[in-house]
Amino acid sequence: MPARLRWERRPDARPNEILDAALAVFAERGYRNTRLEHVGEAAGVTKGTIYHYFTNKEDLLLRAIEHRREEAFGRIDELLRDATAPVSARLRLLVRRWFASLTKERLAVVTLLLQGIAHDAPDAHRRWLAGGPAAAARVIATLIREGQERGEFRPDADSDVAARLLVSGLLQQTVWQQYADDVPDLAVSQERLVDSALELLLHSLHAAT
Amino acid sequence: MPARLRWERRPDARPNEILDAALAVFAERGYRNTRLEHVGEAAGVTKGTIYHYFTNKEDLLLRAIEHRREEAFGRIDELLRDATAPVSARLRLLVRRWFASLTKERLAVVTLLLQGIAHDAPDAHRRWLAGGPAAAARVIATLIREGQERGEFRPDADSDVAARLLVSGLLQQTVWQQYADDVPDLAVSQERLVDSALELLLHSLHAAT
Amino acid sequence: MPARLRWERRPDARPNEILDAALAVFAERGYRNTRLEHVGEAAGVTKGTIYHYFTNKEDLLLRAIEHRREEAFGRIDELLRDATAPVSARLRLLVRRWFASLTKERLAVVTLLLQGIAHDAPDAHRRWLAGGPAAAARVIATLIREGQERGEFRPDADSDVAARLLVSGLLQQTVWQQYADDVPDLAVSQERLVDSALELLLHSLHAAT
Amino acid sequence: MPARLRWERRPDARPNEILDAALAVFAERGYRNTRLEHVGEAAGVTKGTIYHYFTNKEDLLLRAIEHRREEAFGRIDELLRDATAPVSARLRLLVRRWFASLTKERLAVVTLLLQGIAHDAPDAHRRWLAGGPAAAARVIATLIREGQERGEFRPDADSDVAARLLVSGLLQQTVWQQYADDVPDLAVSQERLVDSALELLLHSLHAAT
DNA sequence: CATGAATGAGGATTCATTCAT
DNA sequence: GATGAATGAATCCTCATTCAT
Repeated sequence: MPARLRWERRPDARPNEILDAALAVFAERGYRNTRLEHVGEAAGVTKGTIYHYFTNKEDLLLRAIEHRREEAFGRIDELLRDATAPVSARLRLLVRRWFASLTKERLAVVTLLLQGIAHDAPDAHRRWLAGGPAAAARVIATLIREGQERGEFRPDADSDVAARLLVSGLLQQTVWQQYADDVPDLAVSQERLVDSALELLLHSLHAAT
Repeated sequence: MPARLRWERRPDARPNEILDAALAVFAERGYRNTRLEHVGEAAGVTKGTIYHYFTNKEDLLLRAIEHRREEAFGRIDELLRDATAPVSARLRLLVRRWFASLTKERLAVVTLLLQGIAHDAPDAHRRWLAGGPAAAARVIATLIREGQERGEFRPDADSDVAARLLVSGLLQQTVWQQYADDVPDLAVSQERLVDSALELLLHSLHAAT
Repeated sequence: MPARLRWERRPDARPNEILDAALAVFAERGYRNTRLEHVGEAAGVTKGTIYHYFTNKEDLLLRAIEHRREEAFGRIDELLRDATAPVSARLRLLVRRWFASLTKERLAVVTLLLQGIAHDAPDAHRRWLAGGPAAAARVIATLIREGQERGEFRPDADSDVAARLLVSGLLQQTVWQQYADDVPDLAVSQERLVDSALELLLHSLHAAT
Repeated sequence: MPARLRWERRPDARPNEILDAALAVFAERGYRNTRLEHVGEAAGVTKGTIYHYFTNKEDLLLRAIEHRREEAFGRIDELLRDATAPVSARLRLLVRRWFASLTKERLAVVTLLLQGIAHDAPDAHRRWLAGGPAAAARVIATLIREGQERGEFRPDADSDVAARLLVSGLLQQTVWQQYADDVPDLAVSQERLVDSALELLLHSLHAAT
């Protein structure tokens, strides 16, 4: 039996633990206001250890975002494939699942983080844009177009703009709910937000009879 | 022609020049990445002069935002009053004017700035939220309700969510257009964006015949 | 009749007003913590005006000290001359007058100021030392020696040390009374301080019978 | 012989080295005129290292004073206890040991430093007052009262004032000796100062026969 | 591997001093 | 003379990064 080791967890687990901690702390305090020390604390390691696994602070951010991408948008694609139901139903399912996939607080603070790094880590910001909201909007636009082809939706609706408005509107409103206590007339329950948004979208797309 | 002076004494003009420069530079580089020296350069004064007129960096930010608020949202209210036309027409007018009131680049970078200061200048951020997007959404929601009362719009539509989605969706898409070159499938012309968004909104609100 | 003048006091009065204000403010806040602006405010002029009359901040300090020297030690010499009474009586009179010549608060803060400028304005500090405490001690030592020559005091007492101890002890205790509220066991009434100090001194000098 | 290292890692020794260096440099140049860089140089580290161990400049000052308190006043109390000899002898011993416990230059510059921080670090100043001179005076006053109770000293002498005058007089004269070269009639040898002061004190307390 | 001591470039802020008006 | 706008050197403090242990 070997003597008690100084650290116990398998080294392989470390990077992921650090990434989880990093995303949480970055989201909580903002990228610039987070010291590597804070991340270390949250991950149960020290500053120095982070540099074993990551090149520098920006690399840590980049990889933390990458690591958690699926949390927000990861399983969207698969939702699309298995569907033969009416597009409106699949759309509903898609958006609901997406927003149910993580707590709204987490979605909010992470989105806030990613909005905020446009100047500090432009690469990460753009990558998030491309892989996150833009991808989500693309998926939804495709769905809408499918609905249009099937005659379920009116063909003259601007599917791209509709999809983007939905995605960015929902995302942004989720973010702003963080400030519902301080800013008057901001509060809406997440459920109402998603349901009403879907209802409005489907109405706006509905084929005139 | 007199020899170039070391500096000119222009007490009245300075503060506004500094505020203009500050907003431009903050928007360009982000709040944290802007040194007061940069603002000074852009305004044609030195660092020290800024402290002559403003308490500190955050005060400068706050006042710069205040100074330019109307650029983005200032004249929204007045558009509301003079109208007796159909609500749909007034809505169109309102949104188009609002988005035409400043170049989309300017709207985009300033919005980006304001989204980014949530952690660095929470007060300014909340004030912007309250006086900007939230106020805009409130105005639009009120208009929609008026349309509902008149029977122009269907009464069961969620006016609050509709208004917010429109505001945050349009704002966010304008911001993201900055990255249209780097992120595939992001580009939409500003005109198409506004027109399609309005069309979709009105469609979703339209009273079923 | 000329139009109302912008400023009314005779220009000749200005420098002295500034000097008075400067000493008060310097004493109140300390030399380094005083901005020229503070002095200006107290004197009813602006920063710039001070530079009309004084070369720079240190010059202002120097001249303010010079200006008020007599407040603390100025009339000591004359007290010495007119005396034919016993030395002990003249000593008492001298010390009492000296300490009565200004409020103890003023003496305290000015002394504190002067102790504090040793590193910031060494010249002023030394000049104060020479013209203030050292001069006072010299006068007292001379008096004591006169008493010794007359047989009023024991001849083997160290007149120089006695005089200095009295001067610096009284001065320092006056300064420290400022902190009587915060530091336990520090408070002594100024009267008791002077009386007891004199009593002790005379006792220590008294010729053994 | 190994090549010179960029830096050495000596976590245990550093803090005390920094404290020693800090007190020396502060005393030498005054608190305000000392940059942390100066302290760093003197301690053989860089600015940043100081912030590794101390919160800020004032904290460094506070702890440097605390660190060296005993150098000036630390062992006074113990001197008091072990004595059964005549009070006059113990008083002599006490004062001599106290003043012999550090070089007069060091006592002088440190005292000068502490007098000078009244406005810049009021807390440190008061703490020094309370733990230093006031404590010393209290001890001496207690001794004097003991002598009075034993009949060794005359009972009507003001023990508090006597003790304070001695302490502040000696301290101040030691400080002023720094300027003996520049200010005429100031120089007294430290030995003569202490001896004469004690002689005068004992004389002033002596019970009349 | 892990630690945290040590580094030093960077940035906000202060304020004595200058000088256009 | 008087003003106060403008300057810019000075200084405290932060924190990403390095590297001896």
